[in-house]
Amino acid sequence: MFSFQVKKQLGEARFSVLTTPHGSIPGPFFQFVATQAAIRGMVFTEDLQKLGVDILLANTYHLHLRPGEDIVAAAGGLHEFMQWERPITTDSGGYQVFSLGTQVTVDPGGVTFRSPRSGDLVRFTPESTMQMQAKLGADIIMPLDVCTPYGASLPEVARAVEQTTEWAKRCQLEHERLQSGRPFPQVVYGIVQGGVYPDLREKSAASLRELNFFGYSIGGELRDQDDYMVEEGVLMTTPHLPADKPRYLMGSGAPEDIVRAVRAGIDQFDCVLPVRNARHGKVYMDLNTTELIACLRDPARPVEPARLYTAHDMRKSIYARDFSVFSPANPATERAYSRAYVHHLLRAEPLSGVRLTVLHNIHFYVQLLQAIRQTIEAYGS
RNA sequence: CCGGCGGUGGCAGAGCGGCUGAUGCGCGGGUCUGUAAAACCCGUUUAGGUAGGUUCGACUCCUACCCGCCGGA
Repeated sequence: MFSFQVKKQLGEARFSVLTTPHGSIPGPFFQFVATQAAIRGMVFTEDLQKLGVDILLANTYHLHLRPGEDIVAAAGGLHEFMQWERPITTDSGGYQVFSLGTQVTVDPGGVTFRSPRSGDLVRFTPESTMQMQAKLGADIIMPLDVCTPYGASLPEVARAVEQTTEWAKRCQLEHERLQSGRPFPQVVYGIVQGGVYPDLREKSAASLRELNFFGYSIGGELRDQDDYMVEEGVLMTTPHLPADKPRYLMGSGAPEDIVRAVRAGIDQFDCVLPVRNARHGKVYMDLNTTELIACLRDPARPVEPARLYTAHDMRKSIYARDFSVFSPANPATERAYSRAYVHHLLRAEPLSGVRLTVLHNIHFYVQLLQAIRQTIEAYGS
């Protein structure tokens, strides 16, 4: 029921097809983040279908806190719960190990969170995340991992790699145990850690390969305010990943990140950026497909954000700039033609204004990924 | 015409006889990457309807006038 195939290759960039029990989707693909089973900003399943979204990512940690995996399971699983018939991925909660910082303690058995909402202690183990994810019923599920912050020391990252690998084994075992008799099978990915240290990335990848996961992710925080090591992190990892398996760069997804990573052989992405930025008033527009094609065909060409697209802050001067923000080609924004209407949405009904910008950015990303695929398919071999 | 209430920054809206205007919105700038984020950070004042009076000192108390809102003729 699951398969992955690389159809064409342009340099290291791959045009692929992933088949799941909930349909086949072309790659490289982008997973919009629906943390709590919904994309923030009043986006509905109907919108996503209209916009051509392929796959969504939800979060085990957040769904465990609310509404709880048992409730989702009782509703018939995530697909039913969300009224979404296409593929879904769930993250394990590993990222919260990093993002919740001081609220989390890691020990060899698992992680203990203090819920920012209630203050309650929540315990996750490799086994329990697999159980929860089995109940949630996404197509692609992730093992519990230790996500290291940018700037973590080598010993620290080495420890995270070791812990992640050991947990990956435990997740694998638990997953196999849980799969029998499921109506819809699931697949697990291995998450490569190792921060910015090539030796650790290699070691992490090598030991995960032995476990033979369906796909492989690149995890860990690879940037901070001043430094940017995403591309380096990808480049030092992909050579150690199997060529015939999906490669998933977790959490990175500015348009330029995507182009660079695709060029390095990544097939799968997720990122909160397009939706969060939209909610905060920043919209992406003017995708330069000519430049995009040039970047994909020439791996040595620098990927410059400013040449690839424009990011416009709606807060600053919605009236000063032209209205191409609201692409008439976008069915979800087709009503957004008149100045009066936009004024109405953004001032009088901020909820609706946010919805509009979120839809716009989703549309932009769908187009971006489509253009990437088309380019690889057209020029690749 | 009578009575009541009120006139504070672009708007809304507090407090106080002195220690230089809280807070919200707006506006300007910034951050955002497996969502503790429709969030957060920084900037945006030398105001007191007008004219007098009391006082060492008034936005704060008093008087008159102007304007607005509510009620009554």
